Amino acid sequence: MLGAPPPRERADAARNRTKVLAAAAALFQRQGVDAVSMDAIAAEAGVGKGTLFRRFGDKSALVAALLDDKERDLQAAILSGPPPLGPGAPAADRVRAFVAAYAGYLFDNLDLLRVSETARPGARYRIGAYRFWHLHLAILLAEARPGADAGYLAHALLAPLGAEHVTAVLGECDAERITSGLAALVDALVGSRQAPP
Amino acid sequence: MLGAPPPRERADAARNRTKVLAAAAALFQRQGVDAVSMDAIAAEAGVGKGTLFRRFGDKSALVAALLDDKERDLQAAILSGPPPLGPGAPAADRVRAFVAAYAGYLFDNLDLLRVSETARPGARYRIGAYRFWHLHLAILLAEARPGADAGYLAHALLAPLGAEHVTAVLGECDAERITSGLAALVDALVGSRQAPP
DNA sequence: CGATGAACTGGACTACAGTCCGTTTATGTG
DNA sequence: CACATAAACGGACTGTAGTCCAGTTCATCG
Repeated sequence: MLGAPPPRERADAARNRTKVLAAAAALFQRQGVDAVSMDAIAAEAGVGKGTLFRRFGDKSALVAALLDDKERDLQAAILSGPPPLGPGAPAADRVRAFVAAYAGYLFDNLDLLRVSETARPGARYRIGAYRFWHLHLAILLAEARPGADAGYLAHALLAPLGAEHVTAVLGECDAERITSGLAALVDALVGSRQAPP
Repeated sequence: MLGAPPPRERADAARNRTKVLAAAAALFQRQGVDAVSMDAIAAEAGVGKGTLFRRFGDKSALVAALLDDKERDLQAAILSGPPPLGPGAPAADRVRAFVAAYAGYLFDNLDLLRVSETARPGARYRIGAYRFWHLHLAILLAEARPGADAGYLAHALLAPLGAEHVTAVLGECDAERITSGLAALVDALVGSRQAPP
């Protein structure tokens, strides 16, 4: 007995969702994420503003929807890809691999991520993806550093992976320097790389 | 020969600045920082909106002005107070002391800091205070961890001290847990506390 | 096929941040 | 004190996020 008999999405709703996402992607590419207003997206998609907001709630959710695919790829690689990102490697190595992979994802989608994380206060911490990254890191850190407060440390390690933070630091350090700085931070937390026994 | 003969602030300007800060402080206390609009502050202070913005630029700067005194106190304690927060203690101890002191300041002024850091994108990283904290940490980390990228690590250590981050994590960890988690992070970076030689 | 109602639609509306510019006023000078 | 002028003033104006709701459309069921 399934609690929720899947309430199918209406055909017109699905059509509009597609139109909106396509319009948003086009406008973002053409004018940059910040320069595009929700009115402009609605106009480009040929739908009313009410439709836009009913479906996506706010700009941060609309942008998150655009990132959905890439995010899923990373999550899939973590859950069932090859080690060390996927299961099978020692926890410390998996933390290192996750931070490096996430940093890559971040640099590739910096503007979209920044908007989705900051369009409204606290947005970053409420979307499902943050919870996923946090849970993943917390489990690994609990294994790599027994006795430490893995739950908090996972939050602390995600803090310098925020798009807003990275955007600001990019004004001063290039991507490579950030990546190796993050690696150094991880090493300090889970111990430097060492040969397996 | 001083380059800038100090252009004194006009008397009406000074009066209005005081009125605005007082009105803002009163409204913030009465209704919470988020619920107060710039229009409301202007009305309460009895000045026009143009005056408000000419003087403070935006909401984030207005809030920063309210924090100015407390911020100066902390900066003074760092520059010339007693060790370990002030000069004289080993660098690692000073990092620990700074993070603990800053966390206290953060918890005491969380709402104001959150608004001043997020009212507009990148605000946190542009205000003078951030540069001060960063420079201070970078110098200490360079001493405590020679060879590491102190400039980047200082940014990374400031990331979990962001008001937005702490606000979100407070939904899950209490202040004490955050403080000790931060201490653990610092210990991982600069080494656990050890007896002086 | 026609009725029914839940879900969806679009655009007018509100509230707020931030800009602009014609008017007023403080201050220094003769 | 009268004047000149740079600075400050204030409120009307603009652009945008997000809300609301009267009307419409889709899917289902007799």
